[in-house]
Amino acid sequence: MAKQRPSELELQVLGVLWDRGPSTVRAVREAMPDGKDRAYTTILSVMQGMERKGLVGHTPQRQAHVYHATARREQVLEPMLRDLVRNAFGGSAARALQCLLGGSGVGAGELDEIRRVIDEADREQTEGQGGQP
Amino acid sequence: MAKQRPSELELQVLGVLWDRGPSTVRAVREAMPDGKDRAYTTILSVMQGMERKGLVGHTPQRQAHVYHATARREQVLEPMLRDLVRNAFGGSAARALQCLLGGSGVGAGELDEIRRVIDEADREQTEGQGGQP
DNA sequence: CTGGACCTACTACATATCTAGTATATACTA
DNA sequence: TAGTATATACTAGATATGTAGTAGGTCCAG
Repeated sequence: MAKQRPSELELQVLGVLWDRGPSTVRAVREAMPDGKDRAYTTILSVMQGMERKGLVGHTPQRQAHVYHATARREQVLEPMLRDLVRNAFGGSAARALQCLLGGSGVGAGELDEIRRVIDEADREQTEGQGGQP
Repeated sequence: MAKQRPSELELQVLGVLWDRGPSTVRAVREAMPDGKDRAYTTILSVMQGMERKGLVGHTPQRQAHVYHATARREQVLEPMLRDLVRNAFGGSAARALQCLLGGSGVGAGELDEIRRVIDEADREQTEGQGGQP
């Protein structure tokens, strides 16, 4: 049953599903984050493959099947990021963050939000020190 | 000349080269971040392909060729992370960070370092507000 | 009830990725 | 210098990925 790792394209499909909730193939096709225009059947094929892999499921509807992601964002991306940090950043999350912030246009608002995330992680870290399972 | 995107395996090779500096095929093979054991010629083939793509270069040495990355870590990874954030995290760097911290065993030391990175980004952000080119 | 619009299932195929073998050159060792 | 260890170049093939076409079903407008 081990959920397989999504490819680039599959990740985009999941991204759409996570952002907008259960969607039809058509809706996904139109919302692909890279603007690239692909044939309808291309997206359909990919999503059918994803279903075989267990990445998505679907419910037959009147008009068209409605697909949904079977795992939450973090469940899929945490392992991927963990590997990325290990493989490409020599295991340093700080270095990864630096890359994440650098270059990409992170606005001031985002930075505040990011700081909030850090604070939260810090709190959990400190609590964890006490160590309840 | 447009440097192509490295694959998973290629990224690992680059990771080794960035972490340890110019290295032989043998050295890379032994330092691959995922512990997986591969034939010597497997790594060799991959690195030869990377040279064709312009991801690495090499200097013939007495014993064995010494390979080096042709681009710095950030040059390769920033675009990759930018795409990842857009494609999988709905464009939210904060969400990506949350994933980065969650699950992966980020120690307290790392957290401090991370905070330092954030502060720096903040400083640059604020300075940028004033707006010297 | 018929023609178009739209949907899914299935098939096909080019390219990339990962893997490793074979052949051959080179260098150190005894 | 003969033999072994090690390196590279080249080749090969299995699997994954991205792409799209064709066939056939369903539903609604006229």
